[in-house]
Amino acid sequence: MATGRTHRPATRSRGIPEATVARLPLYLRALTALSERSVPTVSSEELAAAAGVNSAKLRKDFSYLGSYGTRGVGYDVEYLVYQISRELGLTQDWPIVMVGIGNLGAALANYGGFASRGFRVAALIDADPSMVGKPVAGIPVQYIDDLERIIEENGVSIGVIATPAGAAQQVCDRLVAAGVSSILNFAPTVLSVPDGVDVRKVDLSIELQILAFHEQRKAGEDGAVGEAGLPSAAAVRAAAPATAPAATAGRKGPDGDVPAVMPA
Amino acid sequence: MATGRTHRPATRSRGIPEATVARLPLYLRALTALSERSVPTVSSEELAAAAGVNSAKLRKDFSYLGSYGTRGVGYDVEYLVYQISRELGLTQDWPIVMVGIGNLGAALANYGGFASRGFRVAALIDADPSMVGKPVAGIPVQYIDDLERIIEENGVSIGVIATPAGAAQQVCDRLVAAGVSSILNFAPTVLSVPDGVDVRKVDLSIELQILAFHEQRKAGEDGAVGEAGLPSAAAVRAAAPATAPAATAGRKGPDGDVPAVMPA
DNA sequence: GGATGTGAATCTATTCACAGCC
DNA sequence: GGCTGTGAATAGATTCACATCC
Repeated sequence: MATGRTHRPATRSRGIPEATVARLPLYLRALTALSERSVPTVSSEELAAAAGVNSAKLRKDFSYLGSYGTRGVGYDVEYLVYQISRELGLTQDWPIVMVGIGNLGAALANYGGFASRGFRVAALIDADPSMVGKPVAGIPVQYIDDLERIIEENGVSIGVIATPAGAAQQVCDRLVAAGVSSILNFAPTVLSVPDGVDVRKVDLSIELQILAFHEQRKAGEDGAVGEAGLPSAAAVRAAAPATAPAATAGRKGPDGDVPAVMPA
Repeated sequence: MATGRTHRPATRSRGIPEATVARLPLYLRALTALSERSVPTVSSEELAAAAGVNSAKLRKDFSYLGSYGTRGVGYDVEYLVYQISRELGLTQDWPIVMVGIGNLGAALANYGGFASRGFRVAALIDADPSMVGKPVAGIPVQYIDDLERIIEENGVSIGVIATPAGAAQQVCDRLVAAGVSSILNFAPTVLSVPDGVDVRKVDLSIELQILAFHEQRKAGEDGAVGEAGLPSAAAVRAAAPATAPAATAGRKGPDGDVPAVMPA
């Protein structure tokens, strides 16, 4: 789900597969929970269950980091927490800026999980002058004109974009020009960035659409919902309107004369 | 990034690869934009650029849906919009419930992108009695006790969880028991669900951690940031503190005696 | 005995490159 | 000539199964 231009595995990085990297935070969270309960060691089986993956995958993932377990015993929780934190770069402090302090931006700023792991909200930035100075999550909002200065002064290399779609690319360009090289984009837009800049995107509407796809499948298969599939009340209900293709229902755009042809 | 139990491709579904499904919403968005500008046809090259993928991938993706293009010409925009909408199940209306109307939940409820494509917020639900009745995004919040009734009455099969982590599994269980079979989870927790239920998760902190991993790599590689990599100001700055591993900085949990060993 | 670590096998996804059609 | 559609080739991720070590 990472977007942006390809992001080369950096010349000869000790190539940890992207899929593995994406799971490390999951392991870390599970390990942190164990650590807080003072659990000293954990097996791949247990940890995998806590992280919601299977144990073979977890062991393979860890094998890319090195041999941090003990055969016949398992993994030392504290040790692994540290190793994964270090691998992810969380042993250092990452100042971030968030641009676009509307509903979503404000919610994100208030979201504790942000600050909890090495990330520090260095500044909140908005283009609306009436927002400027207002504290959100205890941090006063600053004006967009100061973006470059703020990034420079705080040594920010990670930016979060929570602006409306229309403003996102422009904000992105300014962030990149000012030295930001990793961007988390909440605006429903494809950002184009130069090589060397990473973009990840989070898109609520896309996630829902993917769910709808599978949901439709479940309903469409009627009785035959794979195996052990719930013929859930909701699925059965959903099956009904499946024959009423009101072409692009609910979209605002032009949807008048849409062809109603069968698929190949 | 889909989680939850495996979700079998449903017996003999006209197997569209998961990776393709995940890109369909992207194509749809790009196409909708073209449609609004009344662009009649588009080539794979152009559309791919707009969606941020390469054209070979796009053509392959479309080939799973059928042959909807015209050689030498391209794709008919309106036609494709309809075909993809239908494939994703967006030609029907999906009532959703959102549970947990805190900062994030309220922001999501207000987020236009939700309602814009076949999704309709049927109800907002919270466990805080003082929230009940308050309108959020024009919809009065309802009490958690009514969850089952609300789902039943509205024929809801998709639920959004935006509660604190501690409450998420419990809410999830109730949603599933009431007939919901697709869940979008914003709580930073692994949800366990029975077979046949799909869970997708969106985790802000995980996305940042993945960015931090790559960011660290860029900084660590010093001059050799792959090729064409910006030796950006921020990257150079970030390189400095890389030698100060203050073990799990900023974490709230126990982080006293963390081993400081080199990796294998 | 018990659990890790890892080659080999499998499955999935991406990319290539070109035949086929407009 | 231009662009789609798709087999074949390649790359990447997951799973299997077992040798290895505590």
